[in-house]
Amino acid sequence: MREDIHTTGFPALCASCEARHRGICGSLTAEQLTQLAKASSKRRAEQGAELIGEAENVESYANVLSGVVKLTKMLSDGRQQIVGLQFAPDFVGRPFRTESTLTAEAATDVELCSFPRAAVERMMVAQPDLEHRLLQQTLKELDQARDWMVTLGRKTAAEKVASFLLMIARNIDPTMQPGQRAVAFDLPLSRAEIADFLGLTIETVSRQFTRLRTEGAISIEHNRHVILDDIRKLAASSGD
Amino acid sequence: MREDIHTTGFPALCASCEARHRGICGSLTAEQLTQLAKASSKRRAEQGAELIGEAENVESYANVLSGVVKLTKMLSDGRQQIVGLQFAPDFVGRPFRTESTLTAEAATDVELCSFPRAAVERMMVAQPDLEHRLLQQTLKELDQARDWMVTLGRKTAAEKVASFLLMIARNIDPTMQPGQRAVAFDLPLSRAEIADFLGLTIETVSRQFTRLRTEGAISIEHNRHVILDDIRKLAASSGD
DNA sequence: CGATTATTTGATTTCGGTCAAAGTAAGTGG
DNA sequence: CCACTTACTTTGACCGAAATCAAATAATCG
Repeated sequence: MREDIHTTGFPALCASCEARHRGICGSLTAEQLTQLAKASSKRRAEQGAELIGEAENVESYANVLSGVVKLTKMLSDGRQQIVGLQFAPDFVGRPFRTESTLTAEAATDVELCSFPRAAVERMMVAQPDLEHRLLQQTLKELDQARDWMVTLGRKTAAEKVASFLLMIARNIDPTMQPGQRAVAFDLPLSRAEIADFLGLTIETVSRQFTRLRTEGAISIEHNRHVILDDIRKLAASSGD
Repeated sequence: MREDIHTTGFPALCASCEARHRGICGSLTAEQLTQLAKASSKRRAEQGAELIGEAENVESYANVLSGVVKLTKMLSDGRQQIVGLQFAPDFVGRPFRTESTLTAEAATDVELCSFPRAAVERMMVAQPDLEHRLLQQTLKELDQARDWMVTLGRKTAAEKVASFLLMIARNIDPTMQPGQRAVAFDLPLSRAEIADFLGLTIETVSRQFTRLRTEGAISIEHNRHVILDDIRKLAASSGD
């Protein structure tokens, strides 16, 4: 076996993985990646599957390879709030805590690359750069959470829905600009989930969609497929 | 000079500092602490002073030594939302970003231990444990932000105010339990700030305080001084 | 003590919630 | 392929919690 296979090659599992570049695995050497890959497994979960339950013991972490994972919290009487959406190549899991403080659920069908908790924690000690990536990811999530706090606390229903559509669209196409032509995508969430994300009811979300449709800002096909026809108008009515 | 002064002694500045134990400085060796202390300075800021402005260049980080720092975000039309409160010995600053995405302001008179950005970043490379502490702090803030998203999105005005009082009280006395006797403290925020924290108006906050007072759950003296007379009742009406 | 600012209280309005029903899409099995 | 079920979404009528508008009262400070 040639030497450079050891140093430059990396596991087949990782070859086409986004996390290898933009995610936390980018901090690992080929050797470390090989080691981690040995303990990790690619798995699928279908829409609605619960990945981690609130107050459950966490025994593994995962990277999202495709699809969307929603993070939710629930009050004792059943009121629910989505507190985060994880897209590829985001990391899912709460380091340094055995017990989860939220529920992670597959919002769409998802592919995950799952690692045992112990393997990640071992590697974190050996490779400070991994912890650095994790810090970057956590800071990104904190920024997003704080942006969303403004939306939840201070925006009207109309602004919340517009902000939501723009946020999803920006995740599909990060280069999206106010002036550009229409952007189309499938919503990863049902109306009920959008309501739980925005702190609204299903009915209010639906009415706001109808209003945006009437005003020509968006079109909707088959409930889930949305076309943002007028991104500028949408941005103007998003509040910030 | 004796050898053990180098290894066990630490700067006078740090002697009584909480951050030395519970904050990020706990990750540093006596030598590193001495080095960082050389570049850092203890400073005061009085109530209302802006510590970092939104979109401003960040040239320093700081530990809160006493008092409360509020982190706010503002929409273009002036609506404001408080997205975080930092108590001693919390760290204030957004690593790896030169531009701040929020405003940090002294909610009360505060004492800060301020370090130049470059010094912290240099030390972060040399001492992975510092980055570890920073990750812990960031994860704590993320957990808090997500808890607060539930409050903002799904709780009623009454529940929001009760949750706020309990959150502040728990910061004064972390051991606080539902059954215990009254807890008293000075609110670090005005009614207007509490409203900006809870996504409410001043009037609604005031009315909820009045209601809690009428029900015997709390007493208020001189506007700012609050006594939680019935913590159990307060907890029961906080929603979670 | 007067002036200024913060807080409370009251009257009224409004946005979003609730309750109810109708419409739509997607799947299932005959 | 089509009736039938089931789940999701939209629409309508009405209600209520919190916002807004407007004073009055209390606290703070020079």
